[in-house]
Amino acid sequence: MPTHSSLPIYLQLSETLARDIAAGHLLDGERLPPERELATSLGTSVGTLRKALADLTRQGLLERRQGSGNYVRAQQNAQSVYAFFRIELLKGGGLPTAWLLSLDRVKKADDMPAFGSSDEAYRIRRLRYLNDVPCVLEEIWLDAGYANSLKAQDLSESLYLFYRKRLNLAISRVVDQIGIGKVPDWSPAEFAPRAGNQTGLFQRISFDQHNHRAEFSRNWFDTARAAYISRMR
Amino acid sequence: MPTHSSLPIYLQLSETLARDIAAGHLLDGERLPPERELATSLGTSVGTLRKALADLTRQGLLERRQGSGNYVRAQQNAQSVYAFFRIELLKGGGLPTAWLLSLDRVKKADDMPAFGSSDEAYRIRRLRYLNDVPCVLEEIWLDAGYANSLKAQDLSESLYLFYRKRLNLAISRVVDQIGIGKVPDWSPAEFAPRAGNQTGLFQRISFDQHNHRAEFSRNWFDTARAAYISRMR
DNA sequence: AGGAATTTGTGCGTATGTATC
DNA sequence: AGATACATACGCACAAATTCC
Repeated sequence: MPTHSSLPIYLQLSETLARDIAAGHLLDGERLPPERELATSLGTSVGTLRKALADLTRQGLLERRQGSGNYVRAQQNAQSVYAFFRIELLKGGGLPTAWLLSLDRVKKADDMPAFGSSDEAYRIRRLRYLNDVPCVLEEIWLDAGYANSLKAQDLSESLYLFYRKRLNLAISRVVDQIGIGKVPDWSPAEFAPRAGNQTGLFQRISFDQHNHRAEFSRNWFDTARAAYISRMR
Repeated sequence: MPTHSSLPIYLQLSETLARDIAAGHLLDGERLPPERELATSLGTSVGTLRKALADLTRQGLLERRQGSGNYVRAQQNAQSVYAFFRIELLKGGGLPTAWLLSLDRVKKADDMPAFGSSDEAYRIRRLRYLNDVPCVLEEIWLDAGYANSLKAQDLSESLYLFYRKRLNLAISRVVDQIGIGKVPDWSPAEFAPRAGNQTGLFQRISFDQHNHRAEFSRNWFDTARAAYISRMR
């Protein structure tokens, strides 16, 4: 149900569906409902939906067969920008939002993988929510050579769309870490580990190791490190 | 003016435009007429034309700027399937057709570049026409691993479309030879060099070396060797 | 500077063709 | 052979970006 976003509807649709595929809500080989049906249920027209489906086909996430149907083609190497969206409520459908914690232009650290040509980068730290539940601390590094002056307001929309439309960049490498780790020192105080958690480790309600999916509830969160972004599309 | 072909109109349009770009009839940086205007002159609707233009954009042959126009982006490395279409009447607009001379499944020769996995290949030999003027002898090798049984009737349409739609192949390598050479021994007798041409070399009316364009007239033709086709798209 | 004109982008609806089941 | 579902094609309205006066 795309509503009051500034993004084109067909891109909202393809993003949503791509996220559902990456998150495992739509399984490999699964057949989507007929286009007219799906369009109606999504509150859009067939033509707009078809444009979204064409985008997914281009990304290799969908296979369309005339006279048969639209079939999900989940990628083996889930090195997509949606790797993070695997962090979803297990029941699915969580509305992903994010709160920008900080945006700084800093020197790259020594222990980073090589990316881009500049020795500086923008460090984006966000606290991500699913259905208003804080669940992920996110750190993204964007090579400074590709963005002259990055403002907080530039990141108001989907980061993915920001990359693609404004900077013409694609994700070069995604390191998706889900697991037990130390709380970063930049974690907001109100989400620090609760008293009684003397180890300082993260905790979560459930974690499906095979599908790399985790479920969280308020005050329980995990960490994920995001992409190092530098490559031209 | 696409008419009674079995190919979708939008593909006919994109093929025609791509050919015009490759042939140099549309120069790099040139701006096309407005979409509505162009659609009317081509006898089609705006939506259909837009689909063709989107296809050209995907191929990197066109740049579309909202509020401005559509601009030709001629490729530097003309390694496209349309390299052959450089062989055009200089005045442009020649309608390309072809006559199938032979279609055989044979062993690959030793002096061929490596392509595909099979040791056999289909050898397609065609005599190509521009405006009913025979101008090019063409030899195309298609790796046998990608076509179980190839029939002459399969090649009735555009070869390019046949590759793309039926075999899901893309051209891996195009060797475009335009110049003076020996008449192949499989040249049809009626197009053999004329008496008085004691060297056995080809001749032509004019040849623009810089643009790799040649003009021919009846009974004068040149040779070109076509692609070795093996790579999956 | 600013507003009008131009041009492409997006979205919707419909009709018809074609492949699949 | 019929039903289903995607593919193609057309047309219109409005939005957004650019260009030009």
